[in-house]
Order: sequence, then structure tokens, then C-alpha cells
Amino acid sequence: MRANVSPDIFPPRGHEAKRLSIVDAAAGVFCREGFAGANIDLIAAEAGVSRQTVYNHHGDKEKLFMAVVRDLTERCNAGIFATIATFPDQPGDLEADLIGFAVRLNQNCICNRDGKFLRKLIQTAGERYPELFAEWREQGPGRTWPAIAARFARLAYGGHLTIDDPDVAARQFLGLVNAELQTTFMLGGTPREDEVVQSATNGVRTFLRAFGKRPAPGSVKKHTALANA
Amino acid sequence: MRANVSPDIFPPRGHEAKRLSIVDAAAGVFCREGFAGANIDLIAAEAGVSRQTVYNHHGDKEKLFMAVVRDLTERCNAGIFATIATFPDQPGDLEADLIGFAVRLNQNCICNRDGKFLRKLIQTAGERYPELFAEWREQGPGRTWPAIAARFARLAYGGHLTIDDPDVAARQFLGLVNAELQTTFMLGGTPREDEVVQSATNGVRTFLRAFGKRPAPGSVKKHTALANA
DNA sequence: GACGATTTAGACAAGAGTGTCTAATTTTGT
DNA sequence: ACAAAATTAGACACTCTTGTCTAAATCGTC
Repeated sequence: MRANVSPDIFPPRGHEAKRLSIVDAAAGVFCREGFAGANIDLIAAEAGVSRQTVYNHHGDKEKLFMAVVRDLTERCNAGIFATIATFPDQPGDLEADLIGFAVRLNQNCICNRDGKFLRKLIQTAGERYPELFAEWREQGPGRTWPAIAARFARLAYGGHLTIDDPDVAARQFLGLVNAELQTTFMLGGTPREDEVVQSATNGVRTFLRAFGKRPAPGSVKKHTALANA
Repeated sequence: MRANVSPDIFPPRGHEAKRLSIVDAAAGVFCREGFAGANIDLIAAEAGVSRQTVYNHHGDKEKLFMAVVRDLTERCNAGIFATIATFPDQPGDLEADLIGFAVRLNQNCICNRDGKFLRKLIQTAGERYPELFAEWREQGPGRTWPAIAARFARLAYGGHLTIDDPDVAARQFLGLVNAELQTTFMLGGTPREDEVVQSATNGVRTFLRAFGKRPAPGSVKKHTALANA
């Protein structure tokens, strides 16, 4: 008799569960409607909670917004570092390993719910809360990019790549691997898995043409199939 | 005695001038505040026009928003095609010429006022008005990307590059050239000129490492200075 | 200089949203 | 089972915004 808002909403049990549920619902609503358009009543309804509870937990709309951004940043960072830990330090098949890494990074950190929401909040509210997003910039790209750069530096040191500046190479790796997803990202969409794989494959191939050890002529790789989908 | 809103606002003269002024002001306010947060009174004030005039010209808020997106898309497209016309078809110094092209594209089409605003409106409202931005996608990337790809195809045909798929290469070119500007774009900022030049330089170098004819060993280019700034 | 069209300032009704308050109910820990 | 804490529904004042309306002022044009 309860789920009068949406079939799959059960009132969350416990104080902390409610807090979580509110932040999650708020993230969705802020993204869809923007800060000004977000409606506290709607957030409460989507969280399966009364409006007063929202105010009890978070004070007011602006504090709630801050809490959302902090939570998302934290979760996304955790995901990114977990994925960086899977970077291929001793690659068997360098191309395949880097493609796998790129796909994992995209699917687990950038295209998932949290990543999508955080990106959108940054895009829409970056100018309104400069301090808040300066913090994000330090905690996010400021920490993850160097971490990725360090992994590329190690690959170069191990003789698998020829890189001048690992920081530049890391940024270019990300740029290449997402090159075909830009429009979808801009519109707030979620690319299909095959699009992610496609973009990663093409990106890594080009990356290796620029930075890879050249294979002896004639030893051409044989996974060209994917590229023509 | 007029400029009571901002020193540099003179009431625009003439019907069409007012329309223009309203759309421009609206673009700025919609970007800063989002659709819901945008205030018609504020738009009118920034346009140097009375509120009633805004309604006379555009009907209501939603129609005004549509007009803004259409105007921006049109202007940006014009700029992009004008810049594509300067693509180096018969390059003297390929690296320098491509860097120049990339910088022009960024400065005149992507980092300027219109480009910045359009990008932000797409990001924030892409999901709310799917039909409107489907139109943008066709008219924008749908027409400009193939045009750029065609230019790269010609360079390849002329023997200046080695490219499998010109469409992929074009997207990767843009990804590389903007690789170092992503964070700034996300936050809605405008990169400084030297950042644009830096990113373009690094991007084009990598692009040519991947797709360029290899120079005979020993004939190394000598503009490495910029890359270490 | 005069006429018609446009623009302006201001008032206005209607609606929506925020944040507070209260009294009743439910949950949690013991 | 009991007491304390948390949650709920609903009403409420207050503010802000949209879109309309009117009468006066201004502009462009002949």
C-alpha cells in the first residue's frame, strides 16, 4: 500500500539509508531540472521520504546541492582509482590491454550513473560555485590525471612506449579514447557498450601509432574486425 | 541618463536590433542561470529593453529559449565553415599549418562567446528538448565533422598523411587538439590563448606521429620550446 | 510636423516553491 | 514493552515569477 509514487520506491529504512536515498534522488533531479528548477517536494517523493526529512538532514537547498556534489566526487574518485589499479603495468598484448583499461574506465567511472551526474552538475553549476568546483578540480582531475600519467611513465620506462611528457600523453590518451563519444556526452546521453569499445579501440590504435614501439614490418595485428562495425 | 542597469547598455535602436539584443542577453542569462532560473525581467534589463518587448518579440519563455538555440547554432555553424575554408590543403609546413588551423577553430568557433554559450545550452538542456538538439546534432557535428574529414582525406590523397578512416581521424584530431582544455570546458571557462596554442601544438604533434609521413631520421623539427612551457 | 506603430513603466492576478511549524505517528534501541 | 528519537502529513506565510493589461511616451517615416 505504500509505493504511491513509483512502483519501485520503498521507504528506505534507517537514518543513514534515508540520507543516501535523498542524495541519490537529489542528484537525479538536480541534473534533470537544474538547480533553480529542482523541486524539493519532487526530490523527497523520489527519495521515498517526506519533505521535512530532507530539511532535517540537509538544512536547505543549497547545502543539499553541495552534499550531492561532494558525495558524487568522492564516489567517482574511488571508482577511478580502483580502475587505475587495473592499469596494465606488465602488458602481454599492449593494444588489447590498453583497450580493456580504457573500456573499464569509461564503463565504470564515466558512463555510469555517478559519473554522468557529476559531469552534468559540473557543467551546469561550475560557474555558480567556483570554490566548490575548484575543490573538485583538485580532488578529481588534479589527482587522477597524474596517477594515470605515472602509469604511462612506467610503461615508457619499461620500454613499452616512447613518451616525452607522460602528463601530455595521459591527457591525449583520454582525449583519443573518448573522441567518438563527445557528442553523446555533450547531450547528456549514455553511449552503448559497443560505441565505447569502438572508440577505445580506434583511440588506442592511434595512440600506439604515435607512442608505441613500432612492430617489425609485416607483423600486423589481426583484430581489425571491430573497427568497421 | 539612461544606462541605469550597466554603463555600456544603450537601448538598442530599431526593431531588429532589439530582437538581436534580446536573444544575446537571453543567451547569457540562460547559460548562467539555467532555463528555470532565468528571469525574464533580468533578460529584459540586460537587453536594455522593457519586459513587454520581450514578450512582443518572442511570445513566451520557451519560445525565446528555442530562438536562442537556433540563432547560436546558425552563427556557430557559419563560423565553423568559414574556418574550415582555411584548412591547409596545400601545406607548406604541415605541422605549423595544422596547428594554425586548430587554433583558429578553437578561438573563432569553440572558445568565443557563441560557442561557449551553445555548448552550455546543449549540455544543460539536451535532455529536456530532444527534438531541438537532434536538429542541432544534424546541423552541427553532422555537417561539420564530415567536412573536416573530407579535408583530411584530401591531405591523405595528396600524400601528406597516412589515414585509414578519415572520419575517425577527424574526430581524433579534434580530441587531441582539445585534450588539454577538457577541464576548462567542463567548468564553462575560457582557456587563455597560450593554453589553446599549447594544446593544439601537442595535439598536432601526436597526430602527426600517428598519421604523418615519417621524416627521414635526423631531420627533427626545432620548435620544441613551446611544449615545455 | 504629424501620424501610426512600437515601446515603456507599472500594476495586476494566478501559480509555484521555499522553509517553518505543529501534532500525530512510526521506528529504534534497550 | 517502553522511552527517546526520527519521521510524517499538512497547513502556513512569504517570496518570486510568469504572462497580461493599460495608458503614456517614444520612434520611424512620410
